[in-house]
Amino acid sequence: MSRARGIGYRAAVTEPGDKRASTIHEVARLAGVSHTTVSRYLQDKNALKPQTRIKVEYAVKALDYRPNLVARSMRTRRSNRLAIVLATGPHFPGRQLAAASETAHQAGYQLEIVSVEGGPKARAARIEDLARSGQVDGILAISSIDLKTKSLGIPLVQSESYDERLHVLGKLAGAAEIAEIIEYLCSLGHRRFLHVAGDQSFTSGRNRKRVYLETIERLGLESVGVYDGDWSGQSGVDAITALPEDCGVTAVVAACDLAALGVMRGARARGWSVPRDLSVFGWDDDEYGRFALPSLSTVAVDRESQGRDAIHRLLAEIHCTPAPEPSTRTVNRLIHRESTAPPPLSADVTGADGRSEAQ
Amino acid sequence: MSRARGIGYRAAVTEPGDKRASTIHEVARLAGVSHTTVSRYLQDKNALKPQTRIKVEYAVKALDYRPNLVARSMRTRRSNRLAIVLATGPHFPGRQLAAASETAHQAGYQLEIVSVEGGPKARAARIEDLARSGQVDGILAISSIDLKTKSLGIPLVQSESYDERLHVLGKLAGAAEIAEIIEYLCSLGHRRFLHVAGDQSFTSGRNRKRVYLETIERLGLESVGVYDGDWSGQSGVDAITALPEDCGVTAVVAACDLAALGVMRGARARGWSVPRDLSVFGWDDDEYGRFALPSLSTVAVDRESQGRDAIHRLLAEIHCTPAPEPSTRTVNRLIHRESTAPPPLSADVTGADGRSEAQ
DNA sequence: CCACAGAAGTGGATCGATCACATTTTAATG
DNA sequence: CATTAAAATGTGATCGATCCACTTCTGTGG
Repeated sequence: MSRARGIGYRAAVTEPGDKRASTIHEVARLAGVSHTTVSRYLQDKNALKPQTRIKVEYAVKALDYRPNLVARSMRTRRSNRLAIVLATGPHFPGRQLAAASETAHQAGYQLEIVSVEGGPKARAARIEDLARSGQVDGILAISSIDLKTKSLGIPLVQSESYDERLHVLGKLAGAAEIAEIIEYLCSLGHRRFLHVAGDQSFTSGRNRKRVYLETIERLGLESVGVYDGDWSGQSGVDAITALPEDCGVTAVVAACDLAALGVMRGARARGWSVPRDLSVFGWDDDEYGRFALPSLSTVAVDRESQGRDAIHRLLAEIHCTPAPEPSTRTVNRLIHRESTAPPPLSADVTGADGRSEAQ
Repeated sequence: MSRARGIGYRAAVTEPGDKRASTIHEVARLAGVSHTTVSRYLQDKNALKPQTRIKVEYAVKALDYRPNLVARSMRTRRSNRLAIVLATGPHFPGRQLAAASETAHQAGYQLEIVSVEGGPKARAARIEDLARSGQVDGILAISSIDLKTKSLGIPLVQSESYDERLHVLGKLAGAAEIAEIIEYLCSLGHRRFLHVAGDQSFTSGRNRKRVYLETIERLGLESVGVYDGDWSGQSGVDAITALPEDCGVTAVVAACDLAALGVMRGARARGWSVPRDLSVFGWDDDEYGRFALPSLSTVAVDRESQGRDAIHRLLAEIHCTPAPEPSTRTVNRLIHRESTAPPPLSADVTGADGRSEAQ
């Protein structure tokens, strides 16, 4: 043992990392078996006679052998690796990725995150390269991509926190909670609303806007319009700044927490108090929302489920099994905090037909 | 649901382009040259006679050929890929990664992000596997790792936003701005301070705490103590809640923006107004800080430089060139917003020796 | 003791690229 | 036009694993 250590130490000092990794043949020679036997050992340790297995086991340990995965995947045409391609940007879906990574890991896959600068066509190009390179067994694409080719040779799942994944969940397209929010605010007495929308190039941004408009219509409420934002805090500020003084809005539904925070700041600048004069709802349950003043009502998103579901769908495609049903449908839920309250009494007067409906 | 299933099935099974990806030999045959010539074309298009080049070019295009990178890297023992290993957790350094990815890209490398659940030894194990697998040319490790082996066979750079990278920058270890903050607050008239520290298992958390204590001492100021937090918003709330009523603290230096936000919330709960009664400084320049009420004074961190520098250092190791000097030293800067102001006059009275110093 | 089935082990082909070296073609020169 | 160096191209080996088709063990029943 001390000898092995000494050798290792010297190798590290005199020739740092110059020692080539040992191959399956060297293991075989040391164990006194053929390379095929070692290969069998690697794939199924029980396929060998116990006596043989011990010899191989010893040699593997003595040489600190690790299979060259490049060589392996060249022969097997499988890499046991998945890639997830996403756009660079301010929103890094860390929790989804952590869950995705763990899920992949449990299934014996490594998850590789590839972030691509550039637009949909840059991502598409990267995806095509990746698919044909033989380096991954499947690809998960977040954000929209602009693919020309139909067949990549490996499964591609377009699944995302913001996009198509939600589309399969039903008509409300992952924005169902917007309806809940409005119904809740309505039950508090609010009648005039404003929506600060997210980037309309995101499906989720479009969906939330659509559901907002539908729900306002369905419940016979009023909307002073939709401010087309870009998920930023500034868009929230701007949305409020742009309102006329006598607009009568008492509740704002923002597409995300950051925009909601901007709305609260914009309101303060105009001398409107949240929630006394204006109720604000966000979406994301980002941690800072709990500590904002006032704390932010929001929609808690089960990011872990999103990540898990995405990987499960990709694995299903790879193994040609039917897609599992996603679990996220039930988990998003409203969180009520300080930023929402009943509207001021004066608002009912200002709001059209406020009185009669109050009956 | 049935639709989703159908799509998945079709994509995986009855894939239209059932053909296997074309190889260099097929390209060669179509172009009427040898496979070596095609290989040459791939490496340097100008090494060929124009006439030949055109033939190969045509064949490549016709077959939509893309080299099998697995086979290539098997022969060359290079993958042109870098891995960055980080711990799963709430802090996902998205902007650093984006910059790192772009930098790697420009140097002809792909950057692969590997997030590992588990502690330092789990990460170390993953790093060893990765290094020996032949799949990457170099590894960047974020967060602390617990490596036994000295020699991995490929370069490893332990560079991080939170840790050792900053250590090479000098004695102040990347927390120099803490001194600046305190000096600034001192110049406004503050004399009694509180530090809400970050997780002490992070080098940056330890450094900020150390520099805080050193600076308080050096300037002859007072500290009511250090609250050992964990980067969370709640730790900020708790730090304030734990203060005695008559502590006389007028300025809080938090280790991160989220904790600072918690401090502001905790102050509000006790009826202290920020910044009138209490000044608060954060660190990170997270976007929500700009929209908080009051907006948060903080330290802007050049995350892009951090990412770039890390990759540059790794590339230098790989190419055996001297390490470039990092550029981040000068870029972190203080951002003054609404959460800092001179202390209330009463504070000077409450503070020990306040009167005599006021003269 | 032999035949024989099934398990265990072996040698060599193979994946798709690059590389070293051999060979052919081209261009320059006297 | 012959000579020759340089440039362009071709041939076959190679990387390190798995897989295929054999061969060699091992144990059992007649």
